[in-house]
Amino acid sequence: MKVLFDTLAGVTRKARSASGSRFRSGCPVNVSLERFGDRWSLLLIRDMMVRGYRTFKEFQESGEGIATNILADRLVRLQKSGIVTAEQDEADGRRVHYRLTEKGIDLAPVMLELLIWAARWEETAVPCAVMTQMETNRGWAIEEVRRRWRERDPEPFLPPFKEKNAVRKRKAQSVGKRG
Amino acid sequence: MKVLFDTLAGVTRKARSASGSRFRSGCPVNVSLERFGDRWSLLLIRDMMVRGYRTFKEFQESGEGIATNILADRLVRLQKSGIVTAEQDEADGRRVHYRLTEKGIDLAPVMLELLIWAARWEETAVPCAVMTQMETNRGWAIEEVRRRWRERDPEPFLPPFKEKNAVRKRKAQSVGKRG
DNA sequence: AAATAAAACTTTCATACTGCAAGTCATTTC
DNA sequence: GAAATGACTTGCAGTATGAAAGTTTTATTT
Repeated sequence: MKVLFDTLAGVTRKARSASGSRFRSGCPVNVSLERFGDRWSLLLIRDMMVRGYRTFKEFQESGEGIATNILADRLVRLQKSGIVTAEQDEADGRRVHYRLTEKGIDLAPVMLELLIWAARWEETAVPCAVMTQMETNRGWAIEEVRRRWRERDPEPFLPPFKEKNAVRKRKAQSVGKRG
Repeated sequence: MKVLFDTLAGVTRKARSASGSRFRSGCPVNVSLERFGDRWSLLLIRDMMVRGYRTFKEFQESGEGIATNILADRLVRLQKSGIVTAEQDEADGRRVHYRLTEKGIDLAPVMLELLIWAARWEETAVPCAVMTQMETNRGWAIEEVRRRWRERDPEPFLPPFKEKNAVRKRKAQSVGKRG
């Protein structure tokens, strides 16, 4: 089995309007990019997926400094894409809880591979120990993330990586439980 | 082992200038996004990774319709990030061959998970058979892509998915080169 | 050798998107 | 009832994008 192929050439711009599709092309990579191919969407997904963030405020203060208008816009888009849901807090009517849908939590493998790639090739703030853990145990990591989501366990899976070269930083506390 | 944690709060904007880093934060997801978190970069990587495209022209006609100025800009950025290299064709001095570096080909797992996710949750042009193949055999898919890269085998691994629901579409003609 | 063509960019310019600051509005707390 | 909080909107300046046309360098054709 050499190539899963069927020679095609594509004037996709034309196909786009012809097919009535809102997408530039039906390539899955392209569709994904049209969903969250910008500088912010995946960060929000990360916040929800591994940090346990839920509210507008938390996203806003999440570290990279997203503007509130952009944040609001992205949250709407992600909802329209079915990746995120929003529901009002019962206790405090001001609060809105944003949460990943199953479609959203299913991005965990993508997120993990992204994490592994960047940790390997870029100067990131991820400690080596964490990476070894992740890389040798992908299945476990994903299942942990899934479990937290399923059980609505708000406990973060990973901390906000604050600075570069965290490896050299000395941590007062170990890699155990509870921050 | 519940959380790989160490409570940090982050005013990353500050950390950004303080550390002199060009990144908004050292989080690997963020770093990845700063590398190719736009609507085009990953498509180029896809073209090189699974379609065997090499030249400016090929990218340009790749389907989604990138503008030439944007294309040129992204190629430069990807080179600066060490994800892509450029070299002149020996036979034809006009041609420039763009190729993934090892850092670039290492994005194969990310690409694969993206493919799987989109095929599962979005209406894409990927035939079911292909997806089954990929999903049940991730390792094989990645190794195939790697092999082609290593051996400079120009044969595409996947075709350009032209339209949605390609499974049902019937193709009138196969297309060689030369529009 | 001159003319034509091809490939890879650049430039121009109108439009769209982003980012910052400030403001609105519905709760909630004091 | 006043101040505070959380979740957005609005206004506007600056940046990025897209379409089309132009430039440069290197083949190819005549």
